Amino acid sequence: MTSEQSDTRQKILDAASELFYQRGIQHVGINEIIAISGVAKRTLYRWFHSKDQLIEAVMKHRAEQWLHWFESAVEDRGKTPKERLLATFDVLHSWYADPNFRGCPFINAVLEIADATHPAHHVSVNVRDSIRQYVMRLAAEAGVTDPDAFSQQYLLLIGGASLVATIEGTPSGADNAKNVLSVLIDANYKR
Amino acid sequence: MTSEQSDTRQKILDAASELFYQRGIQHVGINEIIAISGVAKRTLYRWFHSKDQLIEAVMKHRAEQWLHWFESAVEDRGKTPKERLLATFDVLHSWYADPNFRGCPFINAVLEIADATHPAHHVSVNVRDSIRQYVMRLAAEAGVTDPDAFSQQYLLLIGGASLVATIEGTPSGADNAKNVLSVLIDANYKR
DNA sequence: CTCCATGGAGACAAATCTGTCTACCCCGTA
DNA sequence: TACGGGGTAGACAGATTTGTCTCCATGGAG
Repeated sequence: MTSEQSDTRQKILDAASELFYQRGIQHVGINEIIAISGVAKRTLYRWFHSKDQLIEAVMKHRAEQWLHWFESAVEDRGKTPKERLLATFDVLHSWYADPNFRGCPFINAVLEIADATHPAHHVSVNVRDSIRQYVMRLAAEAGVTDPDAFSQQYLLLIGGASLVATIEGTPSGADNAKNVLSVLIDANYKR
Repeated sequence: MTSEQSDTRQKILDAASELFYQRGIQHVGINEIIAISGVAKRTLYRWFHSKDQLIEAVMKHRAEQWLHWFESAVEDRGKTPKERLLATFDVLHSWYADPNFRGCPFINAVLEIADATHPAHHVSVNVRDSIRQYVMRLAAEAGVTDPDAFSQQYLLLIGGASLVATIEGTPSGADNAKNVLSVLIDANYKR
């Protein structure tokens, strides 16, 4: 896994990433990607054997980026574990409110590609699991009684909030989720 | 709005509905729909001007069916409003556990069709609103302090549970959602 | 100087897919 | 009996998409 990837490869990845996200993976053709990235079709196919492989690479790249962004944004906003748990939905709120927000790319990918065996599906499952483990760790540090169950409840909230943002087009789901979360945390202390 | 629709039209609608759901709207061609429904292409286009119009009709039909099924299943399982609120997630659990379950068709439609102006998008928004109003009514009857806020929190849970069922492939999200819901109901009484 | 890997430009094959059009059939009814 | 609405069958136009292939340019290594 050479960390020193080609510049051309990166240009393709960036263009594809942006196009896939803004307009939907299925609705973006190879021709468009090469037009935006300013790369020849022959070149694209030298780096990626097929569109599916390109999709996979884009999603893996996005997953790394996103998780890093999310966790560091959360750590900037909260000091104690409990603060950080609640801050996650402030971070998400700002994401949902961004004018370029077009839904959670990982949820989008799963539902846009019906096939559950597609590599992009696994990437999304992994992202969800990474989030769950991160939350579980915070919950354990915060002294929540059952961090595992708590983290699964958390996944409901983040999924629900993302869906509201995508379908209704409003970040308000994040606020509601934050309220529910604080109720859940309280309920898991005094028991 | 003649309720006495043609038999042929209904056959097309049924075949399209099933195919769209099982394999994804975008991945089903007109030719497949006419093959399954045993109808000539000319006939399909006499009843539906375009594929988009067929999609719209299918989604509207599914929305009616689903809401009716959901509400009556809930009313079968619970007597009091509070019981019914909790029973919603038992009903959803049985839905998610069905071997033919392929995700919530309304969420699928929105994310599969990137275009937010597509009629199918509106259908999905309407379904969510119908659910919200139904829950809000139950919550009011159950004596919850703020039924409106409660119903929005509920939407998070049902969305989250559906997502878990679709992505992870397990109905367990419904159980977690039910637990969260009961915590929420309690929190909204004593305040 | 000569390879050869990397890249650009774009024609082209092959497969889809939507929607139209022709030609014909059946059946109830005026 | 003649007509017209609804139906079947399927060829076909037109557009689009992925992936291959040819031809050419450049620039660094041996």
